[in-house]
Amino acid sequence: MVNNNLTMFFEKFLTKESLFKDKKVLQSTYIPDEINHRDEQINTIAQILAPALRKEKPSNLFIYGKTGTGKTLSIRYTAEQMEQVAKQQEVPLSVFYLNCKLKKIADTEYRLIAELARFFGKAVPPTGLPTDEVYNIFFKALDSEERVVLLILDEIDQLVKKAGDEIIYNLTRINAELKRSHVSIIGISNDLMFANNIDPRVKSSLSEEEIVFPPYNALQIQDILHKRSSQAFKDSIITEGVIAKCAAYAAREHGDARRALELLRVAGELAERKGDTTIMITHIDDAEEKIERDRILDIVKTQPKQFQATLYPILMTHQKKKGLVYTGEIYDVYKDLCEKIGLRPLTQRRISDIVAELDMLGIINAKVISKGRFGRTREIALAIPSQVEPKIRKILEEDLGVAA
DNA sequence: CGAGATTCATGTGAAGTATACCTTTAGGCTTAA
DNA sequence: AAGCCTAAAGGTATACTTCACATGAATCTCGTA
Repeated sequence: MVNNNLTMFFEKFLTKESLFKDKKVLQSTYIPDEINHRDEQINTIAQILAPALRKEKPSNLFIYGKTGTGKTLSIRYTAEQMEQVAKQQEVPLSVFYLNCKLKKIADTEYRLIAELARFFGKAVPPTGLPTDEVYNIFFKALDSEERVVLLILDEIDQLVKKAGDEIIYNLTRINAELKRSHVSIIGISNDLMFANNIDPRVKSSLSEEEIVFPPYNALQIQDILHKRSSQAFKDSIITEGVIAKCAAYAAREHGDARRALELLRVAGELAERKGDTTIMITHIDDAEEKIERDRILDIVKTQPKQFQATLYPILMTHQKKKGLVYTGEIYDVYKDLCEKIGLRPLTQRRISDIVAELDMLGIINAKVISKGRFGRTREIALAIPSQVEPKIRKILEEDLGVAA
């Protein structure tokens, strides 16, 4: 019977007409044929990078701008165009794009270089080799033939924060050792203050050129949304005011276009799932909520056990106390929890670091404060909307095996 | 009453340890001539 | 004799621990007005 129902469901699903014409247009990895409102920046990038096509080394480039201002898009677009030309003209040009935020891929020097080496076709083990050795492998692979390499490091601030700025210094210097190839580094950062916190030498070598991406204004976002939505959705699916609402949401977040597009996509999916034939403003509201919820749930779900075991006490204590929580209390609860579920408890020192990392992930807000006579601690607050809390709690309890 | 000194609870840095994984090397076994 | 496999040796990165010192404002102390 269940089977029968399912078959019916799938059949109906297939006959039902999709709202989307081409969903991938709204996905964040999509690179449109034409980029609006970024002509100036793209031209500048192109001018800076163009020497690569003459087998000369382009200047290192540093790009600033808040999230969703088109940094990644513009650089990828430009790089793609260059690759095409390079292919036609038979210029040896390699573009390597890496997002440093991806944990476990590029959050230490070793892992970054290993990843680079892999890009050039060398197998590098996840651990065990000396870092120097990995550098060598990378060098050799790089210098095995003449070419120009554009190394795009997205969210480079994350990398530096975790692994120090020496990596970049080393990278900027490898040109000196290469005989046949040239490497240009293109760093992208969301953090406008980033440059102030790094070694001046590193800074000067990295940002031979600098470009700042200003946020989109509301009109530009609307324009972008119009263009993309007309490609993504079938005609007359979107009701009046939806685009404006999306743009408004995005503008509230300093003109984050990526967010606006995601909002539109999720709204479409929600509408489709409900069986509605148009996208209405209410769908946008739902989408807003769903995106935030999914983001947090995803982070929580993918955390290592110990991180979850640290988060759980924070959640519980926070609920019970209705307010700010301090490290000491968390650690006590954490130790009890470990005993209950048979997990080897970590030291307070480590927990302190884990709390700091959870803060970086944005699921909690932790601030170091001094309570005078009563010592010094972190003041921890949850950065989770209260509707989501029960779900998080459930996930944690399941993953940790807490008997409720 | 106010300037220092004190104090607490934990932050934070450095160095050490355990674990997991890598490469190299040496020995033992098999295979082919 | 050459080739191949396995186990041990020697080395590294990473996550974590241990040790020791740093922090910074509420509170205390004590000299002074």
